[in-house]
This record gives sequence, C-alpha cells and structure tokens, in this order.
Amino acid sequence: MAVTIKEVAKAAGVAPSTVSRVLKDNPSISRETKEKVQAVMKRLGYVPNVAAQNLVNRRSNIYAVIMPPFKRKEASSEPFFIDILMAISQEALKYNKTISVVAGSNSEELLATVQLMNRQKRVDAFIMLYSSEKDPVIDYLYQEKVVFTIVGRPVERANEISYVDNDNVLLGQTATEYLIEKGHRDIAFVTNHESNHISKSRYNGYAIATMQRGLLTHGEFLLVNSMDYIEFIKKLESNQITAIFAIDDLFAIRLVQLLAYNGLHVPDDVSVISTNNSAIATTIHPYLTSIDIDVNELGKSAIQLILQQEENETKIPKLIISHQIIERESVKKRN
Amino acid sequence: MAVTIKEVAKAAGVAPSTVSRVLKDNPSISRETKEKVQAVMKRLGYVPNVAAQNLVNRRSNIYAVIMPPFKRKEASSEPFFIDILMAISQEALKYNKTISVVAGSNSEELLATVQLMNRQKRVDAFIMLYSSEKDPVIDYLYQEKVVFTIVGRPVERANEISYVDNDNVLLGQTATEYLIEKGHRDIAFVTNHESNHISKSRYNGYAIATMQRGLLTHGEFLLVNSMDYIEFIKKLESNQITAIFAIDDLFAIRLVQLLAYNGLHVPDDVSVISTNNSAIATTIHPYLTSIDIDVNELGKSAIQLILQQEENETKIPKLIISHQIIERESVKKRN
DNA sequence: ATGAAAGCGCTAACAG
DNA sequence: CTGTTAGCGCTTTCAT
Repeated sequence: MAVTIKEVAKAAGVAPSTVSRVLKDNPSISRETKEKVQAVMKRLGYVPNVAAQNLVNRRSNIYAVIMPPFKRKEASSEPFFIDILMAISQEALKYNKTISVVAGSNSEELLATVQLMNRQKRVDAFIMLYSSEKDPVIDYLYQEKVVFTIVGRPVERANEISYVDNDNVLLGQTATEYLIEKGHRDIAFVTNHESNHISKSRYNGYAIATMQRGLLTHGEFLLVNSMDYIEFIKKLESNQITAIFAIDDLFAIRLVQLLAYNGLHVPDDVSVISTNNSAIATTIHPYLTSIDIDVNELGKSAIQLILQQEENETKIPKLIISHQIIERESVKKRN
Repeated sequence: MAVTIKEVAKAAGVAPSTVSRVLKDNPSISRETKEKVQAVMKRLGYVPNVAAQNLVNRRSNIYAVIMPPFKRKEASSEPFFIDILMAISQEALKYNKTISVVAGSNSEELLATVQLMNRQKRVDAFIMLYSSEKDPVIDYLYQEKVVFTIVGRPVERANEISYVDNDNVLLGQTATEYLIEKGHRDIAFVTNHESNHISKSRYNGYAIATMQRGLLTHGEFLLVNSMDYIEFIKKLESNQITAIFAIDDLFAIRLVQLLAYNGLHVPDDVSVISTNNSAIATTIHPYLTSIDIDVNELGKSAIQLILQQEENETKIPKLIISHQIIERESVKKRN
C-alpha cells in the first residue's frame, strides 16, 4: 500500500492539511515545518495520489489529442502527426499533464469518443490535429464550451476558436519566391489533397508570388493515387515546368521517385521544394529542400494555448508560428 | 454541476448503493428497480464521475503507450508507429480504457516519465512499442512487477515478459522464398538498422531460405544515411542482385528512388519486397509488394494481453501474429 | 502558521 | 434484494 498524506502527517507530527499545503507550496507555511515535512515525504517515499486530487479538484490533468479521421489512412502517414504528437507530449510533461489520444475512422466515431471523454470528465481539454468544414467534433466542442485548440486553422468561426498555425499563404509565397530567386520561371504547385485548407492557402501564396513577378500562374497540379501518372508527367513537360512546390515531404519523395522513373532527375531536370522538414527529407539523396514549419513550436504552443484558456476562460488565444527554408539539394539554380 | 449518484438515488427513491449496483449490472438487483433507476439516470443525464470511481477502485483505467526514444527520429517516421497507436487506441475504447502516450528523446527520459506515471498511479499498465537490450524502462517495469506488454520481442527474459510479435524469422523466410519462387537467385537483404532485433531475425529467415535452396547467402546490405550510395549500388551490381528484401515500406520507397536515380528500375531491373504493408506502399507506382504484419491485430492483442494480466497477475501471456504477402507491382517474375 | 473537520462522488462490506 | 455506513486520499474552509 502506498504511503498517504495522513501517514506523512503523523510521522512529521503535523496535520494532514499542513502536508497538503507543503505539497502545493502554500506561502502561509513556515520554512521550518515545510522542510521538516519535505524530509519526511522524501524518507517515506510519498507520492500524491492523483485520483484523490482529481476528485477534489475536479480536473483530470489530462489533455486529449484528437487525430484526424483515418479513413484516408494515407494522410496520417506523413511524419507530421507523430512528430506533433511527440512535441505535444513532451511539453505536457513539463506541466504534469498527461496526453491521451483519440482516434477514429470517421468524424462520427471521433465525436462519440470525444463526447464520452468530456462528459465523464476524463480529460480537461482537447487538442485537434485537423480541422474541416462542418466538422461535428469542432461543433460539439465549440457549443459545449469545452476548452480546446486546433493545430491548424479552423475553417469556420476562426475568430471564436483558439488555434495555432503557420501562415500558409505566406509559406506558399516564400516557397515560390525562393524558387523564382533560383531562376525558375515555370513553377507548379503540386498536391495530393483534393481540397483542404492547407493546400488552398499555400496555393494562394503561390499564386500571389507568381503574379507579383509576372510569371505564369498555373492551376493546382493534382496528383492522386488513382491518377494516370503518364498524364501528369506529360502535363509537367508540356508546361515546361522546371520547379515544383510540393505539399509535403512524403509527397515530395514520391514525386521525386515518379520523376526519376520517367527519366526526370531532381534537381538537374526539375527542382523540388516541399514543406514540413520531417526526418524523411534527409534520408535519401537528393536531400529535400523543405520549409520547416517548426513542429516543435506548434506542439508547445498547443499546450500553452490550453493552459491560457484554463486560466482565463474568456480568452480565445491564437498563435502563428513562423517557418523557415532549409536549403538542401533538391533545388538547383537555373540561368 | 453534474448530477451525482445521490441525486439519482433520491429521484428514484432508492439508496446510492443501489444506483451504484445498477451501474455495474450487479446481478443481485431486481429487474424492476434496475429499469426504474436506469430510466432516472437517463432522464437526469447522469454520467459517473470517473475520478471518484478511480479513487475507490484504485485504478485509472488508463494504459500508457511508450513510444521509442526518438533521438533516431527517422525511425518513428515509419507509418507503423502511428498505425499501431491508432489500432491500440481503437481497441482500448471498447473496454472503456483511455490510451495515453509517453515520449522522450532517450530511454532515461522515458524511464523518468514512466516511473512518475507509475508511482502516481496515473496509469494501470504500459504498452511498449519498442524493445532493446538492457533497456532501463523494461528493467524497471519488470522489477516493479508493473503490468505491461511489448509490441515486439523482448531481447532479454523473453519468457518472463508478456509480448505480441510477428514471427520475424519466418517472415524473412517467407519473403525470401517468395522471391525465389519468382525466379530470383541473387537476393539481398537490405536494412537501415545497424543492429536491431527485427532486422536480425528477418535476416536469419533470409539466410535460412537461401541456404535451404542452395543459393548464395549474402551478408546484410546496410544502407544508412551517412553512407556513400554509389558504393551501395556498385555492390548491388557486382553481386548481380536481382531482388531485394527491404526492411520496411518507407525504406523500400527510398530504395526504389535511389535505384531509379541510378538507372535501375523496379521491378524491371530489380525486384523489391518490403514489409508492413502501410499506406505508403500504394501511394505511388510501382506499388510495393509488401508483407502485411497485421498491425491491427498487433494493436488489439496488446490490449488483450494487458487485460489478461490484469485479471490474472501470475500469467505472462505471449502472442504471435501471422503475416501475409500482399502481391503488387514491385516484384517481377524472372526466368 | 497550523489544526479540525467536512466533503468531493463513488463503492463495498455488513445488515437486514 | 436493498439500505446504512464507512471510507478511498486529498483539499479547504473555518477556527485558533
């Protein structure tokens, strides 16, 4: 049986309440008794029982991270998700918070789990790793006034919902301008997401940059699983594309492979810049020039945003994390 | 304020204990009162307070999943980790268990977190997603007799520790034999893990298969980040390798890319089989022929193994999950 | 600065 | 089959 606060109290010759006060560093406790009690706690190997604390404090000290619905399983293969999960979990540790994960194959499943967890007070807050239009989970969280934040940008009620995100249009601009500075004039934005916010914003950034420089602004180049790859390559060639801005590292790697297959070498024949700067960007040559979105900071911030909201329920904090180009081998200067 | 068991009791005209019994479906309760109480619970929207339950039951109903130390960040990029996490989390849901994650950059960090969580009784059990020799976390869990299981095989005390795993030597054999049946005689086992159990076991399987068929058994082909790729390609060519057994899908994709870069096309010039059958195996052509390790079943089993141990502390259940070849495009028949 | 006592919401004997 | 009662381990007024 674990040692309780009572036993510590008895052993130290004080009241349980005193021990409790020592535990939370209550200022109205004499240095003397404080040290005495701490010594006893240490000697007895006392560890507070969180269940008891939770009961009386009415919180669980657990935050739930909501993964995207994985019917499109492919999406979650991007190292981003595991990276951000780790970042969040590391930061949570500093505040003695535990991170739990909720996963489901569709948003209805996710919603059911979230509702249960919330009603049973299993968790104090939620961190969403995705957002989509008319998402029932976001709606629920919002309506129930549950503390939560989104890593990414809410597509609706962006002003009333806490979130942390990169500036994706600026990011798209940055990437495109980088390519332009490297001498490229025929640049394509290539994605595998039919329609998501990130894709759209980055494309907008791409469009802004190309227009500002008076270059041709192509539509999105879509490359999905089911597509005819030959078609795609042809389109690239007929448009004389020399540089590609790819939606993420994993996708970029596939692209590089596809190009190589068709005799197009990166970066000699075509340059590629991608985003996320995940570990896979440097696992094989050509190492990818990639835009670091600072996953670590995103994760840290998510925790901070929750903490802030717990302190001040009325505030709806939002945060934009800046990005940074990591130059490597997949983009080549062109004259 | 949420409705409590007392309020339900009063509203239903019974004692709190009766309500509690109804909650846990205690057989010694009349159908009549049971239904009556249930009706009231529903009407009042009663939801049990888990903190209170946890306090008196002395368990948290939380299992922690321990991620591998991510100093070798690359490793966790394999979709396996997110996939297994999801599978575990889905299965846990069925038993009303919550999954929390613990991550750290090295095993000391992990150990500290695990110790804390265990001593504070934040979690009831642990599921490890990795295992390595003399791992301090495993040692701790083992010595403290904490309930835990490993997804993968413990490298020490394999008989005294619960785990679920594939049969990796058999898997290596299966893959190799498949290649042999496809007419390949010069087969290489290629990995990026300098020395881990999975790699070793699969290599052994490869060695067994090649020997049994009287083929040349090469040593492990190591291909790591820092290496000279030209060297690697040359080695492949000088050994006239026509088929490769790659350690996992992510690695295989990189290999395919590398080969394409050097004018070697998969599967026309060289065939590739990999393992895990993750989503990335089918995101670009050639779709990878891959051995499905049944991540879902691995995840489910992990939960089952914990459940079993909670029921019967003396049992140390182990489980082997079978694999299955998924034929796709990366292996070609050779005459 | 510290102690006494009540109570968080639930469960588990023990009675009856 | 059901009610009474006594905690689980901690926090928090309210006194002193």
